[in-house]
Amino acid sequence: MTRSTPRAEPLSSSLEDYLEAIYRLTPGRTAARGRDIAERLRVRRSSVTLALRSLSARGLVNYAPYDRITLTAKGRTAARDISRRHEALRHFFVKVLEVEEQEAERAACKMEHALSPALRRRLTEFARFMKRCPLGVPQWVKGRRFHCPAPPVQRRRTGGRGKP
Amino acid sequence: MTRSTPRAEPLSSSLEDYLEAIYRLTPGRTAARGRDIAERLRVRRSSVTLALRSLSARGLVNYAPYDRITLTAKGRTAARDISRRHEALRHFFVKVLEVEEQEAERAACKMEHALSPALRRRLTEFARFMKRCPLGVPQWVKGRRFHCPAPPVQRRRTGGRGKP
DNA sequence: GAATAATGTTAGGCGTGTAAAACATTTATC
DNA sequence: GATAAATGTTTTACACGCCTAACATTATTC
Repeated sequence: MTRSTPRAEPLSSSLEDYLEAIYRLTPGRTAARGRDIAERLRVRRSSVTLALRSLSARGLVNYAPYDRITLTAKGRTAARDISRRHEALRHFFVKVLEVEEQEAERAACKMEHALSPALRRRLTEFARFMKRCPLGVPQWVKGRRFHCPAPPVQRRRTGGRGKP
Repeated sequence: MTRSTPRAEPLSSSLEDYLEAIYRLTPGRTAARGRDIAERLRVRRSSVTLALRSLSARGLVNYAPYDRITLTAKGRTAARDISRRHEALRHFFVKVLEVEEQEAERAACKMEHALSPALRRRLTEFARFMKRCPLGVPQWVKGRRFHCPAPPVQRRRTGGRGKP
């Protein structure tokens, strides 16, 4: 019966992985099964138990032995954030950098833990920009090389940072 | 005098950090001091000793107790690669995403270990593209937002993944 | 060259994250 | 509902990476 205030320390990469796994395994609101978490993370069931205890102590999952596993509100929020970091990276790798799906996934998995809010925001904004902006962009692509056929439009109004 | 065949397993993130630190501390060819490695990695000197043993066992550094620390040819190659991964990320974060220098450094430090050769290449090529390409690019920037003055060209040829 | 400071090493310990194996509980299945 | 299968848990152990504290060696300084 772990009472006391939840530990506030930042999550380890490992625990973030567990949290994310639970999140992804419960699209609606149903409970996750330890078995599936283990499989997803390629880890033993016993390891899952330990991790769940730790996450529970932090107030991120509702967990009691042999009971159903769900995310708390706090846990869900945290998990969503982690998941977004993951997606931001994966998306960027696939859509902008155009690397293989699998490779992107693998890298995103490992890098997501280091993606700060600022970086994530920028990355996402940037990917969106790349998608929308119809000219600077698609020159990059198609196979290995890219070219920039852009005409010498050059200077448009420099928005404010005057440098005469 | 560590003989035996070097261990071939992939380096841990931690060992990569040590290797990189040594690399950066020896611009020319002089030996690195454990003291400095420790300081750089914010780690105790004793930890450095352990790491050096491990790196030595892998044939990446020339090391014997109380002796000078240098990289082997193999170690230098590996270190250069790691360093490049680091730089590729940092550069991208700073020059393209335009996040704060310090933040970029911090993220690069952690992410570098997961950057595959393919990804690194793409990232570098892309950053170069962004730098050169005079139009698609600089719209993104100047503070927080970006805009894409491009005309509504919209749909370009959908390259293959048709989804009617 | 002795005394002192700086640097490097060893020994022992801790926290984290994992696994293996034995056990407990729950869920299927008949 | 008894039995078997699946799932979850505990215990014990191990690898890794770091630390502290004590010790060893090397470098400095006078």
